[in-house]
Amino acid sequence: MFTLSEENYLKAIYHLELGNDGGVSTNAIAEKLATKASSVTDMVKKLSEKEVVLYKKYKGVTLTILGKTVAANVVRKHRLWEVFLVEKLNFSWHEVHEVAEQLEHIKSAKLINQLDRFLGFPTHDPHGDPIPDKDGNLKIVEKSLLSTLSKNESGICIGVDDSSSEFLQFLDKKGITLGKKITILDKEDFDDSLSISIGDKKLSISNKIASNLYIRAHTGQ
Amino acid sequence: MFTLSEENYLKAIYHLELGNDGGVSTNAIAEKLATKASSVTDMVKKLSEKEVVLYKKYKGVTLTILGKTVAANVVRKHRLWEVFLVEKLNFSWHEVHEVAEQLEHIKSAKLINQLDRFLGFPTHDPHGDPIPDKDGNLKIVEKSLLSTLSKNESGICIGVDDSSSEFLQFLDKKGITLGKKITILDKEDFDDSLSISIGDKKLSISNKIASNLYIRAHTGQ
DNA sequence: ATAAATTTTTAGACAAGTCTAAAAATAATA
DNA sequence: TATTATTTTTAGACTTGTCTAAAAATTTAT
Repeated sequence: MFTLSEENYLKAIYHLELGNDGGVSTNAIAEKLATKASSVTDMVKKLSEKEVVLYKKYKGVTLTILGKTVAANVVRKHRLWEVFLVEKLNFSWHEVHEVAEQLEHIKSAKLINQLDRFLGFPTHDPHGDPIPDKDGNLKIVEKSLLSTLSKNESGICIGVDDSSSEFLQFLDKKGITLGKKITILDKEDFDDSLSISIGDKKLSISNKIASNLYIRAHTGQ
Repeated sequence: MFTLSEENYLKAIYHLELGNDGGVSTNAIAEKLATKASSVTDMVKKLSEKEVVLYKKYKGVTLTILGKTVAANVVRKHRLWEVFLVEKLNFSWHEVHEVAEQLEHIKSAKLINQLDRFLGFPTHDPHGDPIPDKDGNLKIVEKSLLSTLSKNESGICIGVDDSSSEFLQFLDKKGITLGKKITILDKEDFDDSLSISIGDKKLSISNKIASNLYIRAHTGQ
């Protein structure tokens, strides 16, 4: 069994490994968890003894198979709870993270299995991130940034890159939500801003926004 | 804000105060929390400084108004989560406690308010215990032990006294659940066992069982 | 390739919460 | 009311997870 703190370290390493393949540095973990490098070293030694990470002094850490499974399970719980909060309790995008950070540590296999069933076995959380299955595997969906589409192309909004509270609130305000079809009406050359249609509305968004929105290819009409 | 441990102490004192009115003893708290008297003394001093309990050396403790509010709120969360687990996730009586012990410590006012609404503002948990409202007040329902009813009297099953896992599983097996109407068909003098009807079934139960089941007066037909 | 900058680790300290063992206070009993 | 017995508190120690400051290793740059 793992403590709350151990689970948070495993989760951080898990997320960092998805970005950079290869070992994860002490400093990177420290920054992600808003703690000090010395604390990371201490914890990493403990995790190494528990055989959830591989660790060589000064060489960074890697999750073992066991470690990856534990971490993916925490992520699974986090994202399932986010779905619950949004779909059943009317939370909005930007409100779920803080609460899910707590709920992800509740220990009960039955709880999470039943929650999964209750929610209809969702595959993605409200931010569009995939929910690992019971074995920790992710279903990969081909996705592109909205900014890479050309004029008259369209796709379904499936997630965000920057999931900061400000950005999510901005999207809420503009009516940009998951599952909506977005079509590029026009691209301005001088600042790369876009005219798009979403639902029955038309609006103009900056390139910065378009570079933070993930789109899945739109099949069928 | 209170730590998990502080919340557990406050909850224990809250439950103990409902039984014995007057101060709660150090040993009673230690027994309830399966810890040592010396640990209780330490914690009680801290709670006293935080002004949630009144404490005089060797004289036991009492919750302050603030302490009672905090404790009742933890109990409220515990019982709302129990309702959720039973009604939405198909847990049975005896499985909910352990998980609710964890969920009761999640901190989010919005979460618990929305959960309350989602569940339809329940007034009692699956064991028949009342759920404190937002201000920590309990709705008191007149209740009697099944063993105190006379022949041909009837009432609605609203709770248990002994909520041990074994007892709850026994009730499940016999089909005795909350909200069911129970009528006393006969009482045996020599061992005080009862013949009862519940739903459309008839069964015989010992006095020990009847002394652990709470009944509310049955109004209407 | 050697010096400087950065990263990582070690060493020692601290707070929270717990424990054991012994001392102090209270309660029970003869 | 003395004298046990019980309860409660104190004192000191331990664990987990964290921190600061300094030392060691690694990387970067000259």
